[in-house]
Amino acid sequence: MKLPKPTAGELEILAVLWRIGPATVRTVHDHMDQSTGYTTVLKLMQIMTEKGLLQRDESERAHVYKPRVARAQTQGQLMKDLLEKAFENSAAQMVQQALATQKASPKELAEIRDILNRYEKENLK
Amino acid sequence: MKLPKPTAGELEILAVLWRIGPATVRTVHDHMDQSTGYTTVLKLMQIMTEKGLLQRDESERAHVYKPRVARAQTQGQLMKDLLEKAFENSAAQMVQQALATQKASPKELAEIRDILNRYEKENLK
DNA sequence: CTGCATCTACGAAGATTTTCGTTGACACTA
DNA sequence: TAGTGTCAACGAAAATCTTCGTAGATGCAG
Repeated sequence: MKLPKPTAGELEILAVLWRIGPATVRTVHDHMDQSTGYTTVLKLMQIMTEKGLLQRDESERAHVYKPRVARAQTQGQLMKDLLEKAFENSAAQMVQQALATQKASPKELAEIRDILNRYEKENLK
Repeated sequence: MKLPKPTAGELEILAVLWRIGPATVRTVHDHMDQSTGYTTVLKLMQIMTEKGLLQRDESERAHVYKPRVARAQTQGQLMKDLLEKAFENSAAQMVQQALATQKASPKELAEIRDILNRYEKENLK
């Protein structure tokens, strides 16, 4: 059984939950752009629960939600999608765009090199 | 003036045009998943023209469309979006996911290292 | 106990995206 | 010229996503 790709609004909520951990609708709403109404967030989170994206603990009056999908898994899903649809599956092209888009610090560059090295070792062993 | 972010369907069409160059609706349709009807593609391309994503040459009976947005520019736009919404702007994290998602060949790894080097040189000069 | 605040539930409206049936224009062929 | 096939245009339906008003339940302060 495969989980659906989160929509833009849903992703925003997931991002909050990944960052701050399990939380009530109120808390999530407080951590979001205040242009989104409370009931809108509530409704979205209810729908996400139906879809299986979130899990709800109803033992308290204010229900506590948490993601049912690991962050990395969702990232992978979105990456795969974008890679296919816009980059013809070229990881190199994508990295180039990523760097052009988001300035990387020397520290981050080193980190990326590290990732490359580890990846290479992993795949040639 | 800023162009809108292409939707999933629109991106599919853009991908074809980027790949094969200017083309008629018929040709684009032939290059796509045949589950999408001809008139659907036509309508989408008309809408995209209104939005400014495509440019139309009507001098022939079968209109010829071409992208009005460079591929790299759109890639950048989508990357930025994803980087923000799902990766907290961490390029390193994104590269990691990209590699985990799309197996890279040694050749591609070398290419990525190259990109890193060039980027570093560019940003420290 | 009453009033106020906070929460979920529900449903519907609005917006956007995707789909496609139908029509009329045009071009080629027999 | 009549018939056949291809095309753009249009409009509307269907599907999906987003927004929010309202109602009812619960808890708390006075």
